[in-house]
Amino acid sequence: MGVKQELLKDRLKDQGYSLTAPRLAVFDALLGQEPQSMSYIIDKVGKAADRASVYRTVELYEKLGIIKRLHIGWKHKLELSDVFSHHHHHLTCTSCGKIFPLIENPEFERSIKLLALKERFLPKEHQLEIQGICEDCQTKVAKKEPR
Amino acid sequence: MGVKQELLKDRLKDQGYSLTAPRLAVFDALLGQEPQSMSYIIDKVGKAADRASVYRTVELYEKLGIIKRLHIGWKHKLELSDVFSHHHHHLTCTSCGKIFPLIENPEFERSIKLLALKERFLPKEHQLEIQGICEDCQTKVAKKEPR
DNA sequence: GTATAATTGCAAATTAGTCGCAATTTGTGC
DNA sequence: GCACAAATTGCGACTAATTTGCAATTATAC
Repeated sequence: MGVKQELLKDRLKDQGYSLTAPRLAVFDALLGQEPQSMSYIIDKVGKAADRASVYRTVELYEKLGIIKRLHIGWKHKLELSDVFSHHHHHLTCTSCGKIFPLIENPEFERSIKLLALKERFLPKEHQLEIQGICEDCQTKVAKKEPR
Repeated sequence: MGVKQELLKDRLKDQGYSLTAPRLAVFDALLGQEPQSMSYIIDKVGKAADRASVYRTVELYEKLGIIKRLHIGWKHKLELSDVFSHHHHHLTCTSCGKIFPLIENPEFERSIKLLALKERFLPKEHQLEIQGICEDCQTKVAKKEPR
């Protein structure tokens, strides 16, 4: 079991949950870099976890802050939270569909929090999604209709 | 017909679409301040528009930039776009569930665009969602488990 | 090991969203 | 206003997504 899986186990233990095979399978399915859809995870875990268990696990993981639910285009996707990767935002290319991470910028993060506080709102989490055209697609003379 | 409905009609006409009763009903259902879910709209329009027509109208409106699709929590919600209101972001209270608009801040908007450009990404649209605790819930001595 | 509680798989149920097509409505030119 | 063509709608059937109850299985504590 890798280092991240140990971290996951501890995280679950701390809150009174155990790391079972289905839960591990869901976690492993998210280890890649890109956020993934529910159907991808269900497919990826195969018979290691039932569809219903995947849903239940995702719900639990979200509650425990192990994963984050994003909204790319029309449907939601899931990715490991900052504990397992790094806090970041997303650039989605509307031409090719690729998702690029936007690395953390401390100053920017601060200004987001300040904006909320100015409204007397106590910020806990936030997500920023930017849609546009990635570098590759900009050069590929944008003849095609953006999807 | 109000001023906003006239604006809607022109917008549709310009693109070769007509303002029909079902389309008007969907628009009116979104005139309030809060973003609304699909099921809310379907319910609100009642027999003024069929479920399928609501979906079709929402799809059209989105294509024409009349409405925006947001993602609050698990499901998407819809609200009129900047033409009918103002560009803004959202503060979602995880305690009471209310959604508050975060009014536009030109400097902040600029810095979002710069962040993307720095990655050689050409930004077109963006959404920022912040979750946290609203003013009311902060005072109501947060004894309750946040939802 | 055994008892107890947590977790799972399965299947059925609900909810969300899509599609084809005939009926209705709208826009256009008289 | 009237007739025709094009756009739009409602209906019903359908697929996909998500949830739920419950009995069977697995993990944890003693």
